[in-house]
Amino acid sequence: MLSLSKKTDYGLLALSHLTKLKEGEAASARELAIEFAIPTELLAKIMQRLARADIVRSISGPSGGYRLSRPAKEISIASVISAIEGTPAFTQCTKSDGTDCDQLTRCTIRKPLAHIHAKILQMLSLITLAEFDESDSTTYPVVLMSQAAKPRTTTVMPLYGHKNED
Amino acid sequence: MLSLSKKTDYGLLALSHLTKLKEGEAASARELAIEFAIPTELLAKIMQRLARADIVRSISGPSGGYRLSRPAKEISIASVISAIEGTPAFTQCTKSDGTDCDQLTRCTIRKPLAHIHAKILQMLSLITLAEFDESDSTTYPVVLMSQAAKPRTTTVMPLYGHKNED
DNA sequence: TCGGTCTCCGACTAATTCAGTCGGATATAC
DNA sequence: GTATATCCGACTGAATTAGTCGGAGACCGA
Ligand code: FES
Ligand code: FES
Repeated sequence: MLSLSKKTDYGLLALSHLTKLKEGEAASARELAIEFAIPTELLAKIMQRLARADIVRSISGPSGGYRLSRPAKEISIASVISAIEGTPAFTQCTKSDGTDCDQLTRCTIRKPLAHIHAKILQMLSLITLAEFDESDSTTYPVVLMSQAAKPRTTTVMPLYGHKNED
Repeated sequence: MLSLSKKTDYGLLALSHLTKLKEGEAASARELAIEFAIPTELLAKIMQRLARADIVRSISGPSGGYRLSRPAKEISIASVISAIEGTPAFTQCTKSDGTDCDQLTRCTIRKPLAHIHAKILQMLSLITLAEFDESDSTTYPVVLMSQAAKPRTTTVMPLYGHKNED
C-alpha cells in the first residue's frame, strides 16, 4: 500500500549517515550495519546497488568503505528508490504503456493514474539527501494522518485528517 | 515499489464505472467483473470492503447491485485506497509512531519520510472520482500541488538518470 | 611477497504479502 | 419458495520481499 520496501528504508538510513561524513572519510558496510542494527549482508547488497547507480562510491581494501559519489544535495531520493527497488510503478498499467493490460482497453483510470504517478515521482525527485539531514535538527512541521478509513458511521468524509502545511 | 495493489486497481475501475450510472441504477458485482474481465469473487470482495467504508452502497436481492453512496466528487481516491488496502504506510516507520522500529532510535530519516508520506496522502485525498472521468475524455485539468518540496538549488535532479554503465 | 580486511556479485532459501477461490449465510424480488 | 443478489471468513497458491551463503577480486600494511 504505497509503501517503500525495507531495503529502501535501510538504504536511506545508510545514506543519511554517509552524508554526515567529512571529506575523505568512508564507512564500511559492516560498520553501517552494526550502527543501525541491519543484517550485514543485506546492507552490503543494498550498498552495492547504490554503488552501481553511482550514488555511492566504493573503496576497496582495508580502511575502505563507502562514501557519497556526489554532494548530498544532488542526490534525490527518487534516484535512491529506483536504484534499490528497480522499476517504479504506481499501478500495473503505469509500468509500461499498458501493454500488459489485456482486455482493459476501455479502462478509464489509466491516464489519471499515470498522472498521479508522475506527480509523486516528480515530488520524490525534488527531495534530496540534504533535505533529510536538515529536517533532522529542526522540527518538522508535519502532521500525519490520524486514522485510516472508518466503517460506515459518520457521513463526514473521513479521509485522512491531515493538514497541509507549507 | 510505491505501487498500488491490483485490488485497488480493480476497485477504482469498478468505481469509475459506477460513476457513470444514472440515478437509481445499480451494477452487480458479477456484471462489473465481466465487464472488466476481473475474477468475479475477487471483485465481490473488493466491493464489500468499499461498502463497509461507505464509499459504495449495496442493494441486496435480485436486480440489486452497487451504487455510489455519495456524489463522485466527494469520493477521494485516498479513501478508496485505504478502504481496500487497509493501513497505508510509506515506510515501516510511518505505520505507527515508530514503535515497531527497535534500535533505530537515532534514525534521521523518519521525520522527512513522514513528511513525504503526508504529502502523497494529501495529494491523493484531493483527487476524486469525478476527476477520473473527466480526464478520460479531456486533457487533464487538474492543478494539484504544483511544487512538492523546495528544490533548494536549481540543480537538475537526476531522477532515474543513473548511469550504471562505465 | 604475503595475509588480512574489505568490497563485489550472483545465486539461494525463508518469510511475508498478495491474488484468487471456496463454502455457506442472509436478504429480497417475483 | 426459489432464484439471484450481497455478505463474510477462511483457505490455497502465486508472487514479492527479506535475508543468507559462498566465493572472487582489490587493496593496505607488515
Ligand atoms: S487497468 Fe490497465 S489500463 Fe487500466
Ligand atoms: S527506520 Fe524506523 S524510525 Fe527510522
